[in-house]
Order: sequence, then structure tokens, then C-alpha cells
Amino acid sequence: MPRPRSPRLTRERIIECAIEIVDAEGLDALSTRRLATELDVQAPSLYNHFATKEEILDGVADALFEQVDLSMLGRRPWPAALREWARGYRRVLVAHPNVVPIVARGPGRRPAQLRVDNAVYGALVDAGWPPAYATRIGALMRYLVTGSALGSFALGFPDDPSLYRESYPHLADAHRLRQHQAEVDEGAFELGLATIIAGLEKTFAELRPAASGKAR
Amino acid sequence: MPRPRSPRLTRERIIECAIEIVDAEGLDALSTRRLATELDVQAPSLYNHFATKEEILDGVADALFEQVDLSMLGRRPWPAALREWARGYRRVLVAHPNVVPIVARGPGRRPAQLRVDNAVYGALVDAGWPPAYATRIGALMRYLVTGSALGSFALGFPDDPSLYRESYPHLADAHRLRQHQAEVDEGAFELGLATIIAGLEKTFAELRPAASGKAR
DNA sequence: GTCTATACGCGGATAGAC
DNA sequence: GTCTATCCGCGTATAGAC
Repeated sequence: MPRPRSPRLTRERIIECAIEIVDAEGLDALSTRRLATELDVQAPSLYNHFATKEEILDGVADALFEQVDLSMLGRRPWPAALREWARGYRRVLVAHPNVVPIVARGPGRRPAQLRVDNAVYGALVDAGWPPAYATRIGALMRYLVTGSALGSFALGFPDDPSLYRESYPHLADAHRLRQHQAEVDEGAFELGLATIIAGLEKTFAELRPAASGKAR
Repeated sequence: MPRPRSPRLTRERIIECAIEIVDAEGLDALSTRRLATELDVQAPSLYNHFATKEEILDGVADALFEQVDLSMLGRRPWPAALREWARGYRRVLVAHPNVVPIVARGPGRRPAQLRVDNAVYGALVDAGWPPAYATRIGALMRYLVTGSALGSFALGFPDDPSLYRESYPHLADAHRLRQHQAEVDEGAFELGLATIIAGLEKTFAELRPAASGKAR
């Protein structure tokens, strides 16, 4: 984490630096003083660029949404588009798990997150989904992605065999979950994604028996 | 929020009071001083019963898991048991959404949450699921339940039509989501639950073609 | 063993000088 | 636009009263 050369503050530099701190040490480690130190500046200077610390956190969350790929939406059939979008969305969040609690509260007034939600909802409606379904599908995708990015399932179990042996016999091997973290967490997400999209395809075919072959 | 009669502190009274504060005003509103005031006591007195504030939060989270119904596990066929358990699990968390960020980090060393995870995993393995699948199904259920309880999808969109009209045309009606909050949030969860369990039943039948009719 | 009194070093945020 | 000085609330350590 090298201190940048230019002493001038900008919103971009502040957010970039905040992301580094949050990624490395968690949300609680991000204080205005800590952030200012890293930027070679005094803490109150930050308030010339952001009104509150919450505004900084909003900036952090929205910077992630600018990385979410939307290029497949409307260009591929909706099941493939939804699958690829969800994977990309999750990939971004998994790279910054400490930011997920902010994201999970919804878009609020964050432009990039609103842009993403707008694009996904629009793609589903354009593909022929009734609005009420499109809303629920969008919500379900956020539940799945944020749920799987928020906390690693595998890492949630302490690596201490003695914790499980007596009282939780079925979890006897839970301490080994950590060694398979990526497979377990990504496997669970992919299991959910595959079953959900397959189920939605069936629902879609029942909703629009005539047009189902032509849907974008 | 009446101040209780007995001035004596117990872990139970402290946790009960902490839940009230967190439910009413959020995690950030829970300070040791605030909690102590509500209990007619000075803040450091709490440290006779809990080593740290985090230990209090662990107590809060685990108190919720003591309310999760496990009675259907092992007593009904796994698809029905999983569905009913997940609904009850979600019902408890939805009643205390501010606590979900703690829950989502995993069980840690919290006994009641470990008991729940142990019971679900055991029920799936007993029903015939290979351990690797049972782990992923447990993870997927936590992703879905915590994702859907953590932040309301509907309430995540500000009730301000002017926010959407120009830049996010597909979200033009998003400000009305709040009026259908329960239907949207619960509808999305139920859509996910139904498709996931249907998909898992298919997977299960393919995995164990001979025994699938008899599985508990 | 329980609680009070006090204190320390942090946190977010503001006012005003330069 | 940045700094210095400052305010108040936070978690919590400690010492001692009951």
C-alpha cells in the first residue's frame, strides 16, 4: 500500500484508497483518520470531497458496480444472459467481500447499482417476462449473489475438530471445509444458479406456450 | 421499552434488551452505554457477564437460532423437510433483519447455529445425499435465506419517482415497490425455494436411480 | 461476585484560520 | 482546499465500594 505521489485529493483517489483498506482489513478498519493517513492528509480534509463517511462507503460500493459486465444482456437469450451476468456480478463481489453488506441494502441512490438493476430488469421484460416476474427474478438473483458473496460458507466453520466432535456429530469433518473453500462456495452458487435458471425456463415456457422458442 | 423491575443483570436479560435495541434502531445503535442505560446500570457492569461487546452480539445471533424449528428434519421426506425448515429459518431472520449480517458470517462457535447446521446436514445425509452435495445444499440454503432476509429488495429502492425517470427508464415504477414489499420479497424467496427444490429432486433421482422412491 | 467511578485512546464531525 | 483545534460518544481497562 504505497503512499501516492500527488498530494492532491480527488474523490477517485479517496475511494480507491478506501477500497484497499476495506479489502485488506475489513469495513471496521476504515476510519476517516486511517484513510487520511494513507493519503498523506489530515482527516477533516476528506470532508471537502464527501459530506459524510457514509458517502465514501456509497462511493466504494458503486465503484464495484461499474465493473459488472452488462454486455450480454439483450444480446443473448435470457437464460444464458442471466447466467453470465450473475456469474460476473458474483465475481466482482467475491473479490471484495467486505463491501457486500453495503451492496445488500439495495441500490439507494447509487448510480452504477441503479444502472445494473435497470439493465437486468429491462432485459427480462424485453425477453417477454411479465413485470411482476422480472422483479422477483431480479430480487432472487440479488439474494443468491449477495448471500453467496457475503460470507463464505466454508470459512464460517472454525478449524477446530474438538468443537464439533462431541455435540455436533454430523459436522465432524467441518473443520476441513476450509481446504475446499472455493469448490464449496462456488459449487453451492452454481448449484443454485443452474437449478434456478432451469426452473425459470420451465415457468417461462408455461407462461408463453406459443412464443417460447423465439424469446430473446 | 419499559425498564425491567429487577436491577440484577443476567446474560438473558442483557441479550433480550440488546435484541430490542437492535430490532428497533439497528446494529449501530447498540452501544454498551445505551444498553446499560436501558438496563438501569453503568456500562462497565456488562463486562461482568460478557467479555466483549462481540460476545453480546454472538448471544443475540444465537438467541435467534434457538427459535428455528428443526422438528421436521428426518421426519418428513427431505424435499418437504428442507422447504419447511428454510421457511421457518427465514421467518425468524426476517423478524430481526438487523441481526442478519452477524448470522451470515457463519456459525463460528455459536452453539445454537451449530446445532441447526448439524441437524440440516445430518438430515440430508441420512436421506441419501452424498456428503459433498449435502454441504452445497446447506450452503445454498444459507445463501438464499440470508440473502433474502438481509436486505429487503423492495425497500432498497428510494420512493422518489424523479430518481428513476430520466436515467433508469425500466425502473420507472420502482418507487412503488415499497407498497408491495412483502409480496416481492417473499415471492422472490418462494420462487427460488420452489425452483431449487424441484431441481434438487431431479438431481437426486439421477444420482440414486434405484432408491429414489424410498428416500426419507 | 456485582456494580460504580473514572480514565484512556479512538471514532465521526464541525469551526475557523491560512 | 487543507490544516489546527476541538467536541462528544464509543469500547473497554482498571480500581475500588458494597
